[in-house]
Amino acid sequence: MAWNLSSDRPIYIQLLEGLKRRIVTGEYKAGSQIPPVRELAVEAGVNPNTMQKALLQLEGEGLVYSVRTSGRFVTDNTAHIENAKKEMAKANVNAFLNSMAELAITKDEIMKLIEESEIK
Amino acid sequence: MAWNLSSDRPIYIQLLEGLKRRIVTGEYKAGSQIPPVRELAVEAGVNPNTMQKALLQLEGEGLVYSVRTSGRFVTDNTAHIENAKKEMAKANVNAFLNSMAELAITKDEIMKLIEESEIK
Amino acid sequence: MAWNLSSDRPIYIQLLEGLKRRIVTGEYKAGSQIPPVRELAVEAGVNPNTMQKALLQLEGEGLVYSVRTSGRFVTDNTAHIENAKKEMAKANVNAFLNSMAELAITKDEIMKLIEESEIK
Amino acid sequence: MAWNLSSDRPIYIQLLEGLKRRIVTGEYKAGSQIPPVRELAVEAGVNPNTMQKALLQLEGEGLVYSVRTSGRFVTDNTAHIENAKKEMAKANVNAFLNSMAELAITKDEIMKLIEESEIK
DNA sequence: GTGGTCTAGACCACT
DNA sequence: GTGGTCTAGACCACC
Repeated sequence: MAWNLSSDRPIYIQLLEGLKRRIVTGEYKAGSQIPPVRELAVEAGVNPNTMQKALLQLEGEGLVYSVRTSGRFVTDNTAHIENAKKEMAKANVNAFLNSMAELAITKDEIMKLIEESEIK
Repeated sequence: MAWNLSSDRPIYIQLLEGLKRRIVTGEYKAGSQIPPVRELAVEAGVNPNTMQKALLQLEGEGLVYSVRTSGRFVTDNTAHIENAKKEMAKANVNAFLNSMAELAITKDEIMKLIEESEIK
Repeated sequence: MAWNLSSDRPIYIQLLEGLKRRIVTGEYKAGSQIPPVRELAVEAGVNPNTMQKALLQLEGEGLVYSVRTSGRFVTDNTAHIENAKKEMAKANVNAFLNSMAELAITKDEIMKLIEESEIK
Repeated sequence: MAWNLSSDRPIYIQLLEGLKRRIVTGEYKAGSQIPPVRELAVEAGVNPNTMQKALLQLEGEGLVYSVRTSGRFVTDNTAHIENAKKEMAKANVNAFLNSMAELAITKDEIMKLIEESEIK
């Protein structure tokens, strides 16, 4: 998963989503330390402050916590992580259903299309 | 459906998608005339040349045809329109499934989430 | 109420508290517009970004909301404001009781001292 | 009680307060000898001169006295110590009442909050 | 070297 | 003129 930032939404939001994804998918495991701000910033090609802003928000959502002078860690509350995953999935589903609604496609047709798809 | 153009993908592509959507959803009915380029351009707040480019592409895909001195019309080939709709839907579905795959969510779970959703 | 910033706690926290105080005391009335970021920043003698950070947090606590291009407003949820006031008071009380506990002073003595005080 | 010095008030004032607290709480008992300046300075991580200044002031307030070649002792005038404790408590109370006044909270409400508090 | 904070200055979208 | 975002660069406390 590269960063692939788009210019039409706030970068820090996209960073936030990317970090979240890494957490809910277990790439950053519960309780484990994540890379330092500056490293993440370099990796994403953004200013450290911007990455910091994303991490701050992530902290506000309780998915990570920081220990001064030591580093940042993923919460070990796996239930919370699982919950965040559910939220992200639900948001995805809703966006998808809305876009399908614009095409006036019924749920049944959607189901069929998904069944047919080769992905996954 | 307003235009809501984003700055990070070619504008004419976004216009193209919007026009397509109006056709497949029947907002522009099969066989009927669509508004003149200049009018569409004003509505979308873009340069007429950009809108023209989108319409040309739409013509290339056989969804509209132009009659000299008289204007542009939606194709009356409803099967073709229906097909375009299928294509758009499939593209949507694939993008959606990919994003869910990133979250490591199985098809079964996806199905359940869609069933549960209040949308549609 | 001037700003009177101390250098040993994060400035944006102190700004946050000051703004909160203005809201819970009704200096910034529920539903009313508050001064623009830049003006507040000048008034407090800090960088606009720092004031922005405080306001962002204040927004996170639901005490204000911002309307793009138009300004920031105090929430009209007076119950929420009242609640914030309670929280601040409780924090004050706890800090006070802790400092008194360091002096090994009992609650009864505290009560007497408060009764005797000429303040209020 | 660690030292926990803040950078925005004169350090010697903070040392003075800390020493006072140790005396009025009986950590340094009436009539007993207190540690030598140099030791106290090391403990607090400050320059001996700064600690000396605090002790001189403490001496000025009659809470300690020094005996040449022998060391410094807490006064054995327990009434005086008790009085100092009262002063500190009163200062605390006033600061507290002022901060509550800023929140426009009445004495009655304050009393109730203190009663409710679990501290002490 | 870690996270945290702050400033200065710029640009954007919207109205 | 409003809020919002971003960068660059600096300094701090802590270990």
